[in-house]
Amino acid sequence: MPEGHSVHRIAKQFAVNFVGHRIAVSSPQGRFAADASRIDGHTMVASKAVGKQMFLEFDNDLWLRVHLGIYGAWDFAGDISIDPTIASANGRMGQTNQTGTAIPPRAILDEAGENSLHSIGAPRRTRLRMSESEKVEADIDAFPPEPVGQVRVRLLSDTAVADLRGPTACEVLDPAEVDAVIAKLGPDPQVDDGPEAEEAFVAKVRKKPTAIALLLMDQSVVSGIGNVYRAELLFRARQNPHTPGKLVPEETVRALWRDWVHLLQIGVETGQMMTMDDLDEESYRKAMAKREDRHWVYKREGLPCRVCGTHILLEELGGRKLYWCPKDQA
DNA sequence: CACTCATGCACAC
DNA sequence: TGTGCCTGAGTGG
Repeated sequence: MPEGHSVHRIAKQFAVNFVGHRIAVSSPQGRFAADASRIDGHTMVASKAVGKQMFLEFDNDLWLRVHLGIYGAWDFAGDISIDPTIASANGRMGQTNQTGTAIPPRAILDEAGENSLHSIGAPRRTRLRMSESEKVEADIDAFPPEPVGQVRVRLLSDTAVADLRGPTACEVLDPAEVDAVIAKLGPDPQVDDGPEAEEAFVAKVRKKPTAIALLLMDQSVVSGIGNVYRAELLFRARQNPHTPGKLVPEETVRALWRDWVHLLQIGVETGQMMTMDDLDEESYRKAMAKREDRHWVYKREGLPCRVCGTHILLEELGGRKLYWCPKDQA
């Protein structure tokens, strides 16, 4: 799945291309039909993400809550803003479709560096897939395109369409229910940017006997971290994954939080889980091309540690794969 | 082309 | 602890 950074990017995509529009909500697959009728025909008024969950608000005071799980994805088509970073990562801005036409960038990052997307207007045929990665695909021939495969929800405006497939959660909630969901989540640096967020994280971690590797993945302790960021954050802090939260030095817990703030920000800005610092241009190109070159330890079992040369370990913890360096994270 | 596995999580047992 | 979700990238024949 999409760890936190991708969910924030998807929420921004909805903010730019759907908020303010009246939306026809349907369920081509059928499994969401009853819920769809509760928001069908209403105007989307807000879009937000907390951790790995996304919430879309409609003008009848109901919300659509979506969690993509391990392989959920949104497919956008029509008049869709494309982040130029993604456009170039996909094909140097000059990516060509089947007819050989260049796909022009439709959005720019704003000058304030807020990395919100601004549509600068254009044709309405682009296709964009947003999941754990983002991909600009061949243009559509007609709008709206026929739903392909098991589309749980289709959100259709006058100019754009978003198809949701394979989500782990997808439901319509009232405001109190939304609050209840969010109340169970630990702090998300993109949402809770004050010092209380760090304090809440530190307090929770330092109270628990649970291994720090499990706490980082616990969405009630801190939200948005998944298996990749977990492994990378622990390596970057040179922290043993098995240390109980309460025994991790306070300074290390704070460093983990601040590093998460930092990595999440990079992820939201670039759409990539780049967890290695200060790469020269050559290494950066390699890293973008191949995941194995993008991380310190994730998916590198048996390979020499980039710092000390020790073979990276892979073990199972809490039903998930944990990658770490037994020497640097002793 | 057939098959495995994944950047979660909720639920059943 | 196991399964469903039911996709798509990656791998190996």
